[in-house]
Amino acid sequence: MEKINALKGFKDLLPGDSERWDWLALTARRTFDAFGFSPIHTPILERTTLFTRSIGETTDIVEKEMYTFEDWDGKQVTLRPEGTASVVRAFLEHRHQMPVLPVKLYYQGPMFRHERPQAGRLRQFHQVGAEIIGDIDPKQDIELLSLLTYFFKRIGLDNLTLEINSLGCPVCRPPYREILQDFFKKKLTTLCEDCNRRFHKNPLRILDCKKESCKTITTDAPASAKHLCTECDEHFKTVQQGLKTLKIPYQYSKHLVRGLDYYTKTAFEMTTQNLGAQNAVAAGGRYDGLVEALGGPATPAIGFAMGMERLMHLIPETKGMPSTLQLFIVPLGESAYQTLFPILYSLRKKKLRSEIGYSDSPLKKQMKQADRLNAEYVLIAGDEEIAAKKAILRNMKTKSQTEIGLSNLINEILAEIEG
RNA sequence: GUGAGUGUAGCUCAAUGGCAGAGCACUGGUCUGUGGCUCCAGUGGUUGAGGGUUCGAUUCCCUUCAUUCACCCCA
Repeated sequence: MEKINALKGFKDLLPGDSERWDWLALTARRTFDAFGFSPIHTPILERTTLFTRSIGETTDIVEKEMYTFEDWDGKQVTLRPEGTASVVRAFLEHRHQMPVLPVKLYYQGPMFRHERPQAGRLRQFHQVGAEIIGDIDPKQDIELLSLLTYFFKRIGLDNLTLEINSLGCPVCRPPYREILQDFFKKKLTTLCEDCNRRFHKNPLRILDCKKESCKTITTDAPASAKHLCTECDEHFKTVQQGLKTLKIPYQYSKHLVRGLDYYTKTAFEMTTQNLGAQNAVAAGGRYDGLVEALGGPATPAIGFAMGMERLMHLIPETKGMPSTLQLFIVPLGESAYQTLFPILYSLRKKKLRSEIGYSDSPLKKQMKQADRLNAEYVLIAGDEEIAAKKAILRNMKTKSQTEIGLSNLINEILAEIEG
């Protein structure tokens, strides 16, 4: 029979990594909780139009990366490629059951994009994200950025760079876009092929081209933050002032842009040097127009998402270490097993991580298994011990052994191991 | 979608146009009811798959699949 493997870009998370993964998710939960965010879980499958309308018809995600198919009843459905659209949809659908504005929500779960896998990029990947819906005040931007910064500090990553920029709004972005196009118009012949394509589709994207030849040209390109309307300009200044007050280090990145169409005003990224080409660990920004675009009342909002797999590459191996086996029970013979198995059950109910060997295996073999499982203690009993109503408790590290009477075995073991 | 690299034992990797190897892991012995360490022995491969050149291909050529990295894009 032919072996069946996981699909390209879909990964199993095995013991060892799973514990770190859970630790990361739990730490996120606790941190977001402290900042006043509530959890939300939305479906993985949504109507396709939710994403075409929110992310943007002409983005790569919508054009060629979504897992879209026709449901049995003929509906066009899509595996979510990101989380914000679903959260906003759920907000609108249940807004009368939501607490007063602003609503602060966080989520975590799998996202799907059909891309060619590479370092830090999978087809099924996982994001943790947070959204603040219903307040245009820059105080919310500051709060969200403080949450982001603190979370990274809490998981032991303090060498990341917070880059911020302002992309403007429907008032000031179109004129800026024209200024930018004017700037690049004379330089089209020296820009790369991709940038020539970007010139028409999304000229802002030229600003973060990776080619050196383009980079030298873009150095002098006009910055969006220098062409903001009064409202956006004040907003951006207040955000920066707030970060300074909280002593949150950041870098103004005049050419930082966002890939999804719905972003406005504040845009930001957390980047690292240790992840290969995919250097963004978290990213987000304001999306004041999205709620309205999805059929709701005009409602400003801001949010971000972090890539779990990318975080996993960065956090120390020691975080969330798998718990060690505290006790391995060695029964020598069937009658010993019959006596010891109920004891194992009792110990497990007392939350002692414990295991039992095969009663028909020789002592040597069972000891070897205990050693391989990294057991801290081993409890040994054969016919002799059972007849004498006792068992041997061995400390695998110190090699010291004590005899324990069966009558009070459970308490004595717990005292020895946990005491 | 585009480009480059890599596919040999469970894992990490050698080698050669002429019998396919090592280390680790595994099994057993050394050590009959006491693990790790030592020493000894053993199991394990259609060299990713298919085709071509050749007396002979794991090696050279073509195709294909898988995988990695990069571009694109993005968390």
